[in-house]
Amino acid sequence: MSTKEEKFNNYLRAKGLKFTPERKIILQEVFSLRKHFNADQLFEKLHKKNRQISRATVYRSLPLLVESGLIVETLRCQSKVSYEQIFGHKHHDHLVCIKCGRIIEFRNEKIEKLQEEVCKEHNFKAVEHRLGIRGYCSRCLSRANKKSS
Amino acid sequence: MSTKEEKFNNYLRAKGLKFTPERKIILQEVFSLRKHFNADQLFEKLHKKNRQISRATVYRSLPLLVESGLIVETLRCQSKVSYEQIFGHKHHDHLVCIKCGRIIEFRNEKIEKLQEEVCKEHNFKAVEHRLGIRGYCSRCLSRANKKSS
DNA sequence: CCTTTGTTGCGACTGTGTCTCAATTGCAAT
DNA sequence: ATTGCAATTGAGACACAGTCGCAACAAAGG
Ligand SMILES: [Mn+2]
Ligand SMILES: [Mn+2]
Ligand SMILES: [Zn+2]
Ligand SMILES: [Zn+2]
Repeated sequence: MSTKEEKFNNYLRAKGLKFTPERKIILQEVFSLRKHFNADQLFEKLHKKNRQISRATVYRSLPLLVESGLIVETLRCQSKVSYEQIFGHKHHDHLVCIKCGRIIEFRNEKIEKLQEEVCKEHNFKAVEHRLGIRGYCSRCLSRANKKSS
Repeated sequence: MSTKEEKFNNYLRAKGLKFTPERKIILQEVFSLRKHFNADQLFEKLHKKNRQISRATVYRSLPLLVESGLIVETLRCQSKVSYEQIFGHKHHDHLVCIKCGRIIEFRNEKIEKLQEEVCKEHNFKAVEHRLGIRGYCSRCLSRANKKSS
């Protein structure tokens, strides 16, 4: 279980599904994309590269990639579900600039630990979590300062 | 600025908007509803009570209530935006059971503080944040245990 | 009373995401 | 290699939350 292809294949086989050429291409493309992407961005990218894969197939494949543990659903940007790779990346949370859209990733062990404690207190078995902090990034703040001075 | 009516009215006036009868009714209904609700639930409730308020008006009013600081957009449950009151309630985060849908609210000061630190490190000015932990609640876990024994 | 500006309801529209279905493919057993 | 069969695909229709355009309406001020 070292490469992403193997991992995806194993997942599919275990569920009686097939590692089709379409799924192979989608897998490749997902991992050549920038970190945060959504279904239609992926579809567009494939379309431009003349890989004839239907929109339905793209939409159908993403949940499989999530289930197999290769990608994860992250933020919802303006009503679109956004994904990012987790194979080879470790978990992190996000700061999202509501002015320029910049996404800053961070990881804070203490917060992660405290979440575990909260779950224990409530006898809750966590599967995943998402922490998103929305506000203004440093660039947007300094630009705002320059203007007002 | 004590009652929610005053707060909403102040917000509206300040923006040159009006505290219309429809908005008054919507405000009342929002605060008589259970904590987490979405736009169409609110519309249905009003409809059943024979308050003739159009769907568009409901959808147009919710962002105003958010802007005025009376409610907040929380989780997105199955592609629907979900809101909850914050006037008279303090901020908290959520444990969401992916089996039964139960929502458990919690507040952890340490996590809140650590988030502030993270923001400071990145020169990020937070406006709001959302932490949602998805998993299995105590009830669903104990039911699963009973079955397997 | 008249004008201005915001508001409402209605229904048409948009955009994500899902589903149906006939045709095709992959795969394993003959 | 051939067959049988479930899984898969593409195309387009569909579902549905949310938005928009517009004409009629209401509040407020002169
Ligand atoms: Mn990320
Ligand atoms: Mn809550
Ligand atoms: Zn920014
Ligand atoms: Zn539960």
